[in-house]
Amino acid sequence: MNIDETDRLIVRLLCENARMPVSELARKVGLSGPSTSERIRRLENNGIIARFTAELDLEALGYPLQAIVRIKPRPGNMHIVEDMILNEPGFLDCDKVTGEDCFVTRLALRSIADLDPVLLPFHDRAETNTAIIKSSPFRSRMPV
Amino acid sequence: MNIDETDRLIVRLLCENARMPVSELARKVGLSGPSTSERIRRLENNGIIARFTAELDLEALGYPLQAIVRIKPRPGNMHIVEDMILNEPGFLDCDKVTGEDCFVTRLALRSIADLDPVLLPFHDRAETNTAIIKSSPFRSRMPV
DNA sequence: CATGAAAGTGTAGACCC
DNA sequence: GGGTCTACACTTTCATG
Repeated sequence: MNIDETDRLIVRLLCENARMPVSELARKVGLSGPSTSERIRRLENNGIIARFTAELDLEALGYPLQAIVRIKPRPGNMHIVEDMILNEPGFLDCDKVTGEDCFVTRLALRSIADLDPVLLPFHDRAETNTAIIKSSPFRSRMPV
Repeated sequence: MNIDETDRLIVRLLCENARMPVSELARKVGLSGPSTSERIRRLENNGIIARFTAELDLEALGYPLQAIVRIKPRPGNMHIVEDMILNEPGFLDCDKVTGEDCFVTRLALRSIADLDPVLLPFHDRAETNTAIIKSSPFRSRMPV
């Protein structure tokens, strides 16, 4: 449960490169291989490390544009709209929030021309507000 | 540059578990170890795989709450506000967008009581709009 | 893309503080 | 509880076809 400086360093190194061999991690944190292995296992079991994953470059995959789309379903359309978001693979993130809007999403686009075709089906059942992302000063930063 | 079904499978498996050994990947995609290694290297160099990373559980780290905060700097405060966002480690994501707001951010919180102390310093230089995240139907999904 | 040998890596058990 | 060491099995890499 308690996480010390060594754990924090292991976590930081694994965030930078999740495929770093245990032996190299061990060297960098100044522990033996088995100890380092054990700590990684503990961090996974504690749930502090949720999973190891590959981050893809959406631009390289043909999605050079992203937008933040806020979606406010009209009365009675909450569930249908949620399903529509789920079934449109361009939506990368979806958060259900308090306040004026109901969903805040991140949408990947092949071009600006793709925006209308994606959002049009929503306009029967929801109001949407779209903001094109010009740049991302940072993404997926960790609170120290 | 061209990505075939095997590459796609490798990418999908690595997204699920970035620390999966090449040998296991090789078995699952039906190739030899070296061929699989070579494909991973190519995917990294193509930029399709941006990086391998550890996903942390913010709740386990003591941040059970998150909020979407939209921030609109008052005239002349753009850069200062951007720096303030950068220097508050609670902000996990920051996107600069077109439209009414200027920044759309994701903020991690230890408790709802932490919201005011974090946002107060902004109120001299920006208008903010906060939406607490009730749930996240999905996060970091990939456009198939 | 596969093979085979060499170098490197991960894991389990015994042990220590 | 957490740490190390050693030894063996597995994995990765490099040359080669």
